[in-house]
Amino acid sequence: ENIFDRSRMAPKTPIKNEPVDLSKQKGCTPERNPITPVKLVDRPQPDPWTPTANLKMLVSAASPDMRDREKKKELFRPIENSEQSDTPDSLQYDMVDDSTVDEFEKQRPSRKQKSLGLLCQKFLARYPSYPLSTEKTTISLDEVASILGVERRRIYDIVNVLESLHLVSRVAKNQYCWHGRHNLSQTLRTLQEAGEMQYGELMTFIQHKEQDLEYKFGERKRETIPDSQERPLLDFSEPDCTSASANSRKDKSLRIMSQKFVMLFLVSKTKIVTLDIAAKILIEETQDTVDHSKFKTKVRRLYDIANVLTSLGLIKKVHVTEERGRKPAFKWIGPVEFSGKTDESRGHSPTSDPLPGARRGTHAPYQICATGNQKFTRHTSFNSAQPCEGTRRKVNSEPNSPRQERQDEYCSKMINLAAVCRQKIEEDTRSPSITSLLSVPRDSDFCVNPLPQAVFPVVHTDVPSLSLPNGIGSQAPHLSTPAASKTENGKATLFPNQSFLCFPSSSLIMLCGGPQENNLRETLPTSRDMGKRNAEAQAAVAATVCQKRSSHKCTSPSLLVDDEEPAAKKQTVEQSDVPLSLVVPKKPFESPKAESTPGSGSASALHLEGFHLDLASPVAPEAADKESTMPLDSQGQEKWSQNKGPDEPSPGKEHISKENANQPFLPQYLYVQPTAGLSSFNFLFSANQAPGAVSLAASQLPSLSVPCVVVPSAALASFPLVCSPTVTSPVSPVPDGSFSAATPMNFSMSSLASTAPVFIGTTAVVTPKVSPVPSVDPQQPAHPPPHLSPVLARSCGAIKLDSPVCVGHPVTLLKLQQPSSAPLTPKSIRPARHEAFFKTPGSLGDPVAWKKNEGNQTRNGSSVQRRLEISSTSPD
DNA sequence: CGATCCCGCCACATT
DNA sequence: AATGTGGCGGGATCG
Repeated sequence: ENIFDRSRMAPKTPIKNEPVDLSKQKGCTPERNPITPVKLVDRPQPDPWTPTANLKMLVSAASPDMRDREKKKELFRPIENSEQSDTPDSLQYDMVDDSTVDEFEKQRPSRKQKSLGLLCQKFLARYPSYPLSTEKTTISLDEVASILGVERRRIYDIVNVLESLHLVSRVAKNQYCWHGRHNLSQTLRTLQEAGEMQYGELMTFIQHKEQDLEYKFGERKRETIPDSQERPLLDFSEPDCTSASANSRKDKSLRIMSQKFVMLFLVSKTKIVTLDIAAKILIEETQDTVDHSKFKTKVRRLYDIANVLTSLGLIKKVHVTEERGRKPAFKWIGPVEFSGKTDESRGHSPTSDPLPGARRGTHAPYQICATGNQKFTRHTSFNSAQPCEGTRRKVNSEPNSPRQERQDEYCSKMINLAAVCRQKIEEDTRSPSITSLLSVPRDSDFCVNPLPQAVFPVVHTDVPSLSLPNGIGSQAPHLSTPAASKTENGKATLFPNQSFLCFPSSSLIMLCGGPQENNLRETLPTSRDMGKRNAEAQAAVAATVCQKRSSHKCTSPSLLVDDEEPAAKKQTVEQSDVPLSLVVPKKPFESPKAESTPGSGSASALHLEGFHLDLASPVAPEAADKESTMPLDSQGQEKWSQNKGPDEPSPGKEHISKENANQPFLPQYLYVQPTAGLSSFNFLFSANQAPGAVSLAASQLPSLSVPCVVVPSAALASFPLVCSPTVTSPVSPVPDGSFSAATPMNFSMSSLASTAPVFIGTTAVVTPKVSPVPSVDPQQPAHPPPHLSPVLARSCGAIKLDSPVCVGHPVTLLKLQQPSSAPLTPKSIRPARHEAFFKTPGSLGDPVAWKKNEGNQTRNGSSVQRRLEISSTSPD
């Protein structure tokens, strides 16, 4: 039978077994073997390992799976028959093989030979660790799969993990681009930072207390961490961000998991992470119940990831023996110190500035709350406790806040928090509108820190500076109250001077510029890989979720600002893949015209790039490259700032922004959803000045220049930010109005109120409390937002919005939406539930509502990626 | 028998 | 509808 089959089918079985066996087992057929080797030679050989690698490959190729026998045949025949491929021969061979096979079968390729780790090594062997920047290697999944002799599914497993570390990026269907390890350290640094935010405390705790706590935590963790899962995770990862569309998908959990897993190592002091702990931490479930099955599945996935990471030489398997016994674990053997230094952020404003940027405005042109690296918060879950870094810092800065001291406390807090959160969530659920949340004191409960109410995003603009420097929370409350006008009305009351932004707590970045201020430019992170998908949506979702939950929890965990890898940047820039970004697709330069609003003088260009924000878009690329390593460090910022000045000069790029400065007073805001390239960040830009700034190149992103503040969403997660445009002071005022300024913006964040939408208004302030605001209804068009409107995106132009809401000042918000962005919308908010997360953006947002309000959002699927939307939700 | 984890079904997304 | 992606978990192997 076999024989017959062979003639046709034969390839399969025989092949599988044979090759392998032959090579190995019997010395026997050396003669024949020779043949195979030959063939192998041709191919790129992945296997560094052994001479037999080739054989293995063949074997694998032959592997049963091969769907295409034909292909197999092709492969083999040549090999086998290098001499001849005649069938007859083949038969003979086959025969032979068979015999061999039997033997072999016994030995048959053991599982190990087919392990993912081995496969990954083969895969990696095909590409240079440090490819020349010039050459871009594209990877065809089908091709690789056939070469390595595995099903494509397996390749996905590998690629997804590699992608999480930015070693590759998805370019298109079936196509990935190999980047190599150039950016690995940057990525790791970013992950480390993000990890510290998310898991730092937890890990510390765990490691310190060991199991006891762990276990406790185990349960709690989920909760505490839940957010993370919610979405944001590391978006940074996604440089590409693929459009929103991507997001909707179930996010690639493998990718996210991979990043989280790596984070755990980076955060861990011992650099050893046991599988069970990792699984517990990574289990998203908010739910308490941890099913065993779920745990099991998680562990399985972790093995998959671990295999790839092991192949990369980043971790190795070890065992830790604990009381309970020996537990499987992995030890990080990769780089621990990254060139960059994370510290910078810390160093950044060690002092009490709540928001580094804000105060420092002087220095930093822009204020970025959190640069890519910086964290505002530790972990989302912590948010409640510590709203943002700034806050935290404050706290810390305060007389004593030794971290460690606090740990225990922290832990307990966390635990409590979790409980509270849960509760809250439930409540929230009930409560229709966000408002309740906002207004509700409950939040306070959560606040471990002094963030009192934090709740609301609303800030008074009145306050001269919104900045919340310190007490973010504290101030906020007042503000909000007074302001009280609701947004609902459709407009919030705006005060002439003030501008506000309300965001959903979810992460976002806001940029606000005083009228005169300078602008900040930022690049939004775009996904590096354009091709890829993105996680953005997630972020959005997360946001929503958060909101629901009362945001406290929500954390978006991960937002990383990612790195900016130079390469990545390039790509982004070049490609413009970036979906989200406002960035001009290619280079800013090119898009001079992009700028849309002409009038706005002050506009600066905004690029969204992968992770950075570049101030000057044009410049950005360059800068980025230079700095690649530096994320948004202060340094970077400074540079940028410097650049700015220069930038302006550099017209080409700037073109867009060009002048900026002069614009009338209208503030404009650009809101970018996280999904967009930024992973978790939302950006808001207010350009008072330069409304025009926002221009979008058609699909591409326009660059905008605006003074802004960037906050990591995660950090913010719960915090709403408010900026008052007016405030800004141009730090570096460039005479020409160039960007220089990064004026500091003021903004306040309320930590908790994640739910609360953020409002940005030029003048007016919204009061969160006012219940109205919260109204979620998407449907209520009117109110939505006072401000935010969607704008969007069109291909090109910038859209300006007047904010309906805004009284007096028109405000424009641009939101980049990614597909997912929708979540932010009011509706989305409501829905916010888990479900929501998973839903596609579209589902979340209500288009209708939006449309009504704005009239247009561009929300098409297609454009999803690049759209800018305005979030009107504010109220909600 | 627990640790690993291959394999591939199948749902969902994209084309 | 076809094809690309990737979640997921049964159950085979390994140790």
